[in-house]
Amino acid sequence: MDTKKLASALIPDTDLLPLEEYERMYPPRDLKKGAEVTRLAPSPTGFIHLGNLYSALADERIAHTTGGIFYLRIEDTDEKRRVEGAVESVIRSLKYFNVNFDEGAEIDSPLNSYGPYYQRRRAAIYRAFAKDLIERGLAYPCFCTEDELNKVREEQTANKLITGYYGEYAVCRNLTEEQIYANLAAGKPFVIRLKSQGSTQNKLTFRDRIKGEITVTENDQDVVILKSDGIPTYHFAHAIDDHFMRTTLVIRGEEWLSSLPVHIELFKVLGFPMPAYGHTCSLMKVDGGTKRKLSKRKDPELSLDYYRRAGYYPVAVVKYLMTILNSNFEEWERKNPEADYTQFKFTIEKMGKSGALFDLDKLNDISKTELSKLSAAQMYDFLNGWVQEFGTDSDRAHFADRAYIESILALIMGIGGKKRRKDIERAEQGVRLIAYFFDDAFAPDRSWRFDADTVNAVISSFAALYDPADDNQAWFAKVKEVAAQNGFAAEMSDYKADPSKFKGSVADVAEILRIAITGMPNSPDLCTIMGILGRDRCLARMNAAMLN
RNA sequence: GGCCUUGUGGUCAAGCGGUUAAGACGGAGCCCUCUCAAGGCUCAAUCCCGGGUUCGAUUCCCGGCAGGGUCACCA
Repeated sequence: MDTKKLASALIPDTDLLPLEEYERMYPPRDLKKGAEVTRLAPSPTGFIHLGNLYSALADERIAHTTGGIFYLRIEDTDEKRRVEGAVESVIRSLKYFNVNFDEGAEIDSPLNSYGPYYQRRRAAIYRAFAKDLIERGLAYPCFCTEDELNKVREEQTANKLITGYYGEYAVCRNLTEEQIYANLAAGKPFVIRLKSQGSTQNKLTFRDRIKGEITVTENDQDVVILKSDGIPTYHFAHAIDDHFMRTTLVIRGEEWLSSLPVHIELFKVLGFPMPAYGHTCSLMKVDGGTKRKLSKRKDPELSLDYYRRAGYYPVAVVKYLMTILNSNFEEWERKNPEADYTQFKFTIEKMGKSGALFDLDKLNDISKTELSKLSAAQMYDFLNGWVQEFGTDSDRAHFADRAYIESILALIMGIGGKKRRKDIERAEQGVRLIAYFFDDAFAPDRSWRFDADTVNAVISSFAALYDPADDNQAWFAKVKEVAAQNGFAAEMSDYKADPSKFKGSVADVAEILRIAITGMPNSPDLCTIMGILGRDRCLARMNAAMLN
């Protein structure tokens, strides 16, 4: 068969360059030894989730700790999946979590000399190489229809055979020249398939940077490399792009492991050296007693938007991910509490091999801790950012008074004390937490543990003594005085010695006052809260509490 | 089902031939204390099972079992 003629018939494009030309256009990158070039290559659905962030973080850290490049390539070979504005959305979402690209699609960078970074715009490169493969007899046209393919697959399944287009099932592999040209003349649509040279009898061991040594079975499937619309499949585009964009390390989900044999063969027939690979394990969750991969349809917590909306501190999400990415990260952080996470020596070899369960408790803990390190001003900015985007009108009105909010924050966070408090876990919860500082949001839940007479007596005794000018000590002395006046123990030790002699202790008196002022039995230092609220509101709340 | 892959406390996990089998989150308790939070201390809790190899296996080998992934003109 005249494959050269066939190639021209199949791919008559006139804009294809000689193959060596592409090598010249995209020369090896001039980077220092050990520098890794990594990439994130999403399809433009606009939905990037925790799993994407997880691997993007690994890509970004590795590139930037080795002095390499992290770029963004858009895999838009499937027209059906395209969503408007998706690329900007990917960039924006990742930027929120401090993951930034050095080059690539929609990235304004002088480094952008390996583009275009949209696969659809790279059609000529793929087609040039597909044409070459056809000329070399390593690829051929296939006219099988979807129905025919499905029928074969059903047969194979019924006979417990391996499904797919291979060996005797690769019927178009043996088409005669006449048949091919007849089909072409009839205008039948066709795809280009790789004429696989492999055999499943052959096994080889492959070294994955994360998984270690894995055994792979040689590919024998005549996979589609060019779809009927002339656009490549993922496999073909991957081999060509990662070669010409000079990727040194491909980090991708472990769901790709099973198509690794195809990629190995593709790199081989194309004559490209293979990049290193690291297949990451996926984030799991427990569902109905068993583990399963986090799913974008079932699990809202997979969406990055979920974390923004709930007001998680972005650095906390990143650090949580770092703890599962490199399990020695936590230890390092404890030793270097002041250091930025980017100073951590991230290594791909430390990455876990098995799927980690997503642990919300852990995230919450990290988030609380991160947030507790902020200054009142920083906390205001963070909370306010959330309020402006997701808060209610009332929240926005409250946050208009920066000084007032910051004074509350200083108390809630324990700023100035020996140890910071960790009350604020995320913005949404933090904003709700301080609601009682605003009269319009004050919704007391007055569950008294004493009868009305006692409550009223305690409150009125305190109201009579209350002086806003008192410092903490003077204030507490008065609480003790109120306790003594009303049959409560002023000293805890007295109460503990013989509880039967008292109605309760100072702690109970403080609780009554606390409920009156904050509407809750628990809060940070009451004296300070009263100071922030001011005399008038304190008196009003005490009065209101007595009414019922 | 075939192929690939994983298996240390509830979770994330160190350890990889001899250890009292780290640590963190979560849980329980104690202390501190006007409550809560924070903090300090303490406790409970683990090597999937069965065979080997070995003086000795959580660590090595084999076989089970269980989990996960994948079998498209989607990526």
